[in-house]
Amino acid sequence: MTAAQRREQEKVTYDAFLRECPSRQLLDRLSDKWVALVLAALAEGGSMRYSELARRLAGVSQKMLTQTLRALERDGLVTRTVTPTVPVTVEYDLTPLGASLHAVVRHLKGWAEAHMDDVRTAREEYDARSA
Amino acid sequence: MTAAQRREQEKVTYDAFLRECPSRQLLDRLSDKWVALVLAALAEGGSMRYSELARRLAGVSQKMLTQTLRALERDGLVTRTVTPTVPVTVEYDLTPLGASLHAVVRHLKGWAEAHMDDVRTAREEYDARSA
DNA sequence: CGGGATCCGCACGGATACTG
DNA sequence: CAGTATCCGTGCGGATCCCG
Repeated sequence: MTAAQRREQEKVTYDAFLRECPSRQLLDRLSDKWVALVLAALAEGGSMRYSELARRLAGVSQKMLTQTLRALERDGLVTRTVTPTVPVTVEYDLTPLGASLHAVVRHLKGWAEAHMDDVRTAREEYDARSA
Repeated sequence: MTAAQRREQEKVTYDAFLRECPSRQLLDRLSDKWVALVLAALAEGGSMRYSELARRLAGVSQKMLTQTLRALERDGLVTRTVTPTVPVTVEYDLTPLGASLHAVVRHLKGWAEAHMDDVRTAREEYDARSA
């Protein structure tokens, strides 16, 4: 039992370590389905309004869009500017930090476009072999 | 109703587009909680056995570890070598493709280590403001 | 040792309705 | 227009048991 308990403790410690790990946190952010899309939309289109984003990312629920934007704003990656017209106008834009993150994401995109064909053929071979 | 139906259709089309998108697929892979960790472990430690990986990534369930390894093998990112000793020995290693992906992931890690402090302080400010 | 199969909880995301 | 609040289904991942 003592061995099992030690294992348990190690897992907890490792989990804590992972929560602290900056890379892990970044990965968790990016894995949010819409983060990369929002980043790309804002990087390409400049500052955009809520409804523009909603239209651009067809398929996103407003709940997810809001949630994503709040998270990005909280992380200092986008700015949210409210103009008190009637009705209200809200503009979203990338911060320099957000723009730099987008640059990194574009590296990912680059790898994807360069190598995903290899991955695809690997998959087909694998599936054919196991069939 | 026709407008709503058109919206629906647009969403379906966009969803299909996203499924085809190489970057999206890559992001989906990386977002799997353990993929990056396995990549890092193999890149650092060279070829490793199943139980070595399990020990190194304390906290992973064997189901997830197996699932992750299968997915990576299917994508041609790692090799799985079975040596029919008694009991069986299974070695996992990175393919060149897997190694190149790991290089990209390390860029992410670089960004994370360089900027996550900014993110952290941004969060604290945000939380303080909303409190 | 290196898994496969199964059951199960719960958290994440979608749909809907309402508001300033 | 730009959200907030609420309900709800399901799918991901953990735990457990078993096998070659």
